[in-house]
Amino acid sequence: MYLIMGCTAGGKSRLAFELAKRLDGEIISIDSMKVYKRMDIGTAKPSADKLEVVKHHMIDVVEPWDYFGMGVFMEMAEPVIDRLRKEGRPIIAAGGTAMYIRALMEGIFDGPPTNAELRAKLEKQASEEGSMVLHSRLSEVDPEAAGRIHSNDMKRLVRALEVFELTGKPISSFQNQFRSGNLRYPWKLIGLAREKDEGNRRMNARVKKMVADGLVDEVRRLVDDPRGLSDQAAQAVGYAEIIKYFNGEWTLDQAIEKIKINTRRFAKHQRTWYRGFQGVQWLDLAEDDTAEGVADRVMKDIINPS
RNA sequence: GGGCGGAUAGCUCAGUUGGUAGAGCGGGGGAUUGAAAAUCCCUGUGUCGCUGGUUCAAGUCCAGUUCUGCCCA
Repeated sequence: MYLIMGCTAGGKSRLAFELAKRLDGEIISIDSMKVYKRMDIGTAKPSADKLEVVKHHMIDVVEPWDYFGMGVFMEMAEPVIDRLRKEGRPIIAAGGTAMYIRALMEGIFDGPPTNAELRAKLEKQASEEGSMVLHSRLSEVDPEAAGRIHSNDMKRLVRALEVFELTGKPISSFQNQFRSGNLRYPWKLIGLAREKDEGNRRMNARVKKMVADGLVDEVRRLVDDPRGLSDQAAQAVGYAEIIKYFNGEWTLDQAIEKIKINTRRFAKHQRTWYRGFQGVQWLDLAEDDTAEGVADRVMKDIINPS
């Protein structure tokens, strides 16, 4: 079982593909946006012929208007992992959604899933009375979580209160998986690292290519569908900005520039997450490294280190 | 050539009646347990265009000068 992580546009998918071919394995995508059907260009999904050659899981599994989150991801991914392990097939998990990576590594707590009505109620209250109200309520029922969650961090306050209201127990009493240091499966963790300037060049080139490949038309098609996009899908880098262009908030050039900036931020965010992961074997990649070459290195140094 | 306005942080700009500068954006760092490509936190010394002058004290007033925008010839 191999788990490949790294910054966006760093070559994870291509390496996963090469390794899967060599090992005759299957790929599990760890990506919160590639799960959506018809969001292909902006999420840098593997090409249709690559999807033909190697079995990929967790790609195109929900509709763009569907809710998707970490809980759904784990519900769908864990049975696949269990089945492949039983069959003795190599698993190559690869992707850039760090929270899902952490979940695959250490598991998630056995607690209640999201509850839309409850969230709406809490959000409404927060917008009317301020997030401080939520924070002070959390302080009463779960001082530990309140100490960790900033009073402005609405999303975490809402989830913490949601768990409390649904179970009567503080979220901090559930949250014991992450940072446990125990891998749920015997993953070999592989990281792809690149120098920052080189990474930025690749990201800019990728954005340029996405636009040339028809990103704007792809987003147009998605928003033209009466069923629209779920909140999660509409947040994706490359989609959120083009939607603002459609709404007249930005010019196309501004939107494209914002996509580049937000891609860089995404990568920065990923770097911060990865720094906290233990036991990752990092490979420094250079501009002229090919996926085949990197796969050879991984086979020789990590998979079969004689 | 004449008139008016700009010139201050990488960018866009604030800077009150003179007391050696501050916002947004970008950049950097961090948190992160069912929204996570989300959300949140921390982080601002820069020849105040240049040269003189007035003043205890000038981004701020005065003179000159350079560049720049607009208007008039």
